[in-house]
Amino acid sequence: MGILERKLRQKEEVKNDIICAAWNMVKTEGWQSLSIRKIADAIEYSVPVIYDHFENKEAILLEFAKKGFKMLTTQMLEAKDMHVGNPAAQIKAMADAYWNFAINDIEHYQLMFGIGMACCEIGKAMPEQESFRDLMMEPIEDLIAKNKRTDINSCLKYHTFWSVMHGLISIKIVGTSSIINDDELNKMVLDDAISGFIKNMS
Amino acid sequence: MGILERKLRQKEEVKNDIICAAWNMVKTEGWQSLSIRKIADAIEYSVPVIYDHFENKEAILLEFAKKGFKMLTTQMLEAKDMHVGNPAAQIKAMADAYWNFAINDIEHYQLMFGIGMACCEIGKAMPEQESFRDLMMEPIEDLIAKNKRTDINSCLKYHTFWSVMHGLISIKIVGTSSIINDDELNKMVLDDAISGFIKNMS
DNA sequence: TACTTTTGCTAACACTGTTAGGATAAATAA
DNA sequence: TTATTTATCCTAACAGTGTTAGCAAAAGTA
Repeated sequence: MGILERKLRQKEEVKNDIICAAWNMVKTEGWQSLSIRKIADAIEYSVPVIYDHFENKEAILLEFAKKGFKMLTTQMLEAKDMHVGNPAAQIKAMADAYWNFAINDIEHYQLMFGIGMACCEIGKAMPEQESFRDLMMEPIEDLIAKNKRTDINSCLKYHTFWSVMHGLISIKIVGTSSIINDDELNKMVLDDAISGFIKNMS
Repeated sequence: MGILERKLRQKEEVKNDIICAAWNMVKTEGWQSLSIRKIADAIEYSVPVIYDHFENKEAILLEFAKKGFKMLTTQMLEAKDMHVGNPAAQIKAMADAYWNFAINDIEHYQLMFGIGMACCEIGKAMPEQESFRDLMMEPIEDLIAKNKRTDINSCLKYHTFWSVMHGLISIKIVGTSSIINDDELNKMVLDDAISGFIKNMS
């Protein structure tokens, strides 16, 4: 009896509709104006149906946050794989990938790190965040090993790297001033910071 | 007739009560649970009275954001004045001041840069923000001049500095993981990043 | 056909920011 | 002192928000 399977498939479809509707709203109107009632309207179901698929609103946000971390990790892994054996180039490429992800997918990035919005407890998205850290730490450790700099703490360097990246992006996202939104300058800052970061490890 | 003056004074007192009540709530329960109704309850007035003193909720937030920028600027100016003639030491001291302000006054910092909350349009707090930039740019320009590095763009370096600082802090504030909240490591990252930043300008 | 389960709705609860309109108190004018 | 105006302040509502209890109808099973 494939009835059960059809039902499961249909249920999954509704869940997918919820996610799609939510994402469309976020993309056009921002996280601020995402509401359960509007989602229900968009999928042409009543409000409680949404609670059959998600425990609460936060669970919907968490879904997007997890997806965001996966996308970021994938894109950074791609960048890394293009420069095997050259950790410095890997770091540079991964910084660019990070930057591009954040700029092209501001809504995901905003949610993942709670920029200008009440974010879900991103601690719950931790597994995804950890794989990002592991990925980023590898070329840093490689570079340290390559330069025989046993005095350098890789964990510390990873945090520094992340801080520059995240600071630059979140200032850009939250800021409205013309200076801050000069993407050419921002790219220069990024390049300068990362090249300085690499130089300090050689 | 001092009646008018007394009335103005009393009105100012109520406004002050609103600010105090709001701040107490934020300090004990966070920005998330600050509401007009709770403020009204705390000051023992009805809700609309608050709208006699503030146009809306955002105006209350803006008040705190401005105050935050003033406090930050004051504390950084103090740090700067303790190392006149030594731009590198000034930068280091100002970084520490920035860090200390953010850590001891998380609520102000959160609001000023919209970390984990829907912030007011901080563009409106711009005058206060500009004086912060001017203050921070001076020692950077001094250091560049001192080291005769005419190839270095001070504006770019200022952004780099700010990005590291802000990134480090906002990751710490939004994060819940144990690693991220290891203040000793964070301080090490800060020191390392700033010393690298200074080294790159010599 | 009768019973059970699933599905999805209406309507409510407890909140939020914001405002219209009226009542009371205070200051001024007759 | 009384009447009138003005400032003060509150009640009650509007339009939202997330969330859930409870019921009606549809679908599947005995």
